[in-house]
Formats: sequence, C-alpha cells, structure tokens
Amino acid sequence: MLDPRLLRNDLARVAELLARRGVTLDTARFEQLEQERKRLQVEAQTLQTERNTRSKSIGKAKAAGEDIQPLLAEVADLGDRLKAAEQALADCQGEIESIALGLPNLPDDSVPDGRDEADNREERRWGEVPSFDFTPLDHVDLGARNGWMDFDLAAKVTGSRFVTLSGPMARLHRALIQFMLDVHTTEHGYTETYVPYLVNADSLYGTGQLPKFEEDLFKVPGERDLYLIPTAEVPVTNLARDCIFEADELPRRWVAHTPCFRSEAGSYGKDTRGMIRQHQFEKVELVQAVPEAESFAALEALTGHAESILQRLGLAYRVVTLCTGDLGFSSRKTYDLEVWLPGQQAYREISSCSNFGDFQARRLRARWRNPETGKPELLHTLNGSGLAIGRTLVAVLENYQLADGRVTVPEALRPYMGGLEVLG
RNA sequence: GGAGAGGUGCCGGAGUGGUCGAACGGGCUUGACUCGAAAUCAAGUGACUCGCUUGCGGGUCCGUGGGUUCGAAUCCCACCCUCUCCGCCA
Repeated sequence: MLDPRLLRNDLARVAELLARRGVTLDTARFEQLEQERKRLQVEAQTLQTERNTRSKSIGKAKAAGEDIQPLLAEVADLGDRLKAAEQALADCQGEIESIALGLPNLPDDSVPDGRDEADNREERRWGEVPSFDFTPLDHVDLGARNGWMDFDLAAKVTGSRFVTLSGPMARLHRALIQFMLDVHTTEHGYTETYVPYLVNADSLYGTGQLPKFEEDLFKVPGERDLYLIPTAEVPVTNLARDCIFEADELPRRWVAHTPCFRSEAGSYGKDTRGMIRQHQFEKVELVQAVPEAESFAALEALTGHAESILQRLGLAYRVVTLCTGDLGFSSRKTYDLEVWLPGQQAYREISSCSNFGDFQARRLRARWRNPETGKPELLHTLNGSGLAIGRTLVAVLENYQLADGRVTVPEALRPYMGGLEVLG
C-alpha cells in the first residue's frame, strides 16, 4: 500500500508516477473522498470527545450521590448521532482504502518506461551461449528418455500443467534444491526456514496478492478459507508481520524451499509444452527485510546471490530491468534473470528479484526501531527466486545435453548426485 | 472429534461497569551516588492516528468482529488462536 500521507499531500505526483505504469488514478474523485473523510473524522471525533467528557461527569456525579437523571437526558441523542457519524466515517474510509489497496507500488526513478517485456532494459549478460554440432532437443524430448519426465502420467493423476519425474531426474531435481539451499545458507548469510504451504487471507493481503489477484491462487475452502502459496514470498515475508525489530536484528535474510501453486488463469495456450509453466513447481526463495537506507544495496546483493547459482551451474543468462509496464504489482524495481534455453533458442525468466520498498511493510506493519529516533519505522522488503527449480532443471538438461541424448551433470551438482557425471 | 482452561503493554501478572492506557514486579533509558562497576535511590518508558502545528489539543486500540449501556478490559453473542486431558493419526 502506498503512503496515505503521500496520497493526501502529493496526489498529482502519485498520479503521474502511476501513469508511467499505465494506471489511471481518478484524482478528483480521490480528493473529494479525502475532504469528505477529513470532515467526517473531525465530526466523529468531536462527538467522541463530548461523549467521553459527559460520561465521565456522569460517573463523578453518581459517585458523589447526585441525581444523574438530568445529565442522562442531556446525552439522550448523543449515542445515535455518534453512531451515525462513525458509520459515515467508516464508509468513507472503506471507500478510500479499497482504492488505495488497488493501487500498485510507484516505480523507482531508475525503472525504464515501457508497455511490456519488449521494453525491458538489458543490464548485462554472463556466460557463453553453448553451440552444438547437432540439433539440440528441448527438455521435453530429453526427459522422455527412459520415462524420466512424464506429462501424460501427471495428466492422468491430476490434469494438465503437472509433471512426474522419475529416477535420476527426480534426484537431479532434488539435488538442485539442496545445492541452492546450501549455497545461500553457508555463503550468503540466509537463515534456512521452513514454512506452511497454506496461508490465510491476511498473509496474502500483506504481500499484495489479495485483494486484486485472487484468480491466480488455488483456494482451499473450509471453515476458514486457506490458500495454497503461489510463492514462498507469502509465508516468509509474513514472518515479519506485526513485528518491530531492533536494529541489531537486521538485516533479516531468509531462504526457504517450498512448492508453489499457481492457477495460471489467463495463460491458456502460453507455454503449454513442458515444465516452463506448471500449476505446481518448486522454488528456493530469498527474502530480506532491511532498513530503508540499505534497501537498494540489498536488491543488488540479492540479485547477485541468485546470479551466483547460475554461475556455479555454468548457465548463460542475462539480467534485465523490468520496465514500468512489466513491473509486478507490489514492486518498485525488479531485475529478472533470464537463462538461455537451447531448446527455445531464447532467454527465459528463471528468477525475479524485487525491491518492494515499504509497500508490503505498510500492509504487514513490519517495522524496526530506528535507534536515532527511537521510533518504529517501516522496513523495506525484498525477495527473489534463488532459483526456480523446475526451470533450472530445464536449463541444465537443455544446456548440458549430449548428441546421444544423455546429459552431463554440472560439476557443482555432482556431490548431490552421488558423484554421478552423466545422466543416462 | 469430546472435556476443560486461557488470550491484557517488551516480559510476568493484577484488574468483573465509571477519573483504567491500565496496579504491582521485572526489563529498558536517563539522572544521582561511585575512581569505575554492582547494589541502592529518583524520574521516565506502548502502538496507531487526526486537527491546528517549533508546540499543543484530540481520537482509537486490553485476541477479532458485533451487541447492551450515558459510560465496557470488565456484561452478552459469534468467531479466531493458545494450552491441558481423552480419542484418532504421520
């Protein structure tokens, strides 16, 4: 959520920045609601003051043994007027809040303007795009070998956009998870964290998936509705909800491996082949909570942590800054890491590293106590995939394939594969 | 699933209708004492928010949401969560 004070005091600038994202804010309507809010709030609070003072004097009079009937008569209609005023204020504030909850974060100045991913800005490339003296297969064909990867089986068990892995392929999948967790915990200073895969609505409001993006989620109906997590970002970032951290407890760096569940509504016909876009996939997620001053340095560091995984696996990739039109709802700046996939002859997203500023923290009431002021201040939250496991598996298969369909195991993963050098 | 207990400030823990944002203890901060420290003494110590604004004055918050009342931490209703015992279970 945006800073309500900014919305009040500099609405024109907010509207201007939102326009960069292609979002139109009805400033006239908003200003009108704000004025209304102000008027109603003063009115309601005046009535509350009156009620408080009068009730107190009734209490005193009664204690003194005086007749309170005349006093009671004086306040006869106060309750009704107060109730009406409070209701009007609540309605008005509700309306303002529903607008505010629907507004995305403001893009940082360094974010390029643009409409869609075609306008993203490439920052750098790493690694050599492999060349083959044969026509490389994609991961679906490679995985079909020996029944290691089977989409039909998964379709029978569940439906489309699921996969089953078998034998060494399943082990390679697991090896990637272990490898990534080990690197981030031992070398990058993250604390390994295990979290629930079902979350309540409050958590999803906190990180911004609700109220706007419910259709992307799998909902589990029950006495109290729960949702399957679309990313570990939700449970992990919510660890900081309603917290006030001391300065020496920061920065917080969490890493968690979780499955992720996405309904992929609206992506019909997109990436229907293979493991690129599934309803269920694994991810190792990096999450940080830091003071504002460290926010942007933390984004660079976090992106570097994710990059280091690709580098150790020897996978060519590029880093792009998402343009305003491609930026996620809660993010003010995002770097995507795109890995080279020989099967598609293209760079494809494998990690998304975002700085949310205080946008999530405000919804979460995630704060820290600034020793300089002694006051609680909103934290800045960040997260990034480090990395998406399914897509990394795809990248390893396609980039390390041999002419006969076998696959070399990247050296970094061999300790996790019992020393195995070649799959197949 | 059955039975019971409970959710109060950073922590422990009082408070069962009126000056309670909340006793008391601990913690923490500051000051005094001390060469220094400990002990002791004194003062201070919640969050959020509104209006005018060096400052001042309000409001809200005692699990959450409703209700009763002039007035609710205290009474009523619903829900959530935690703990104990029994059952079931990986």
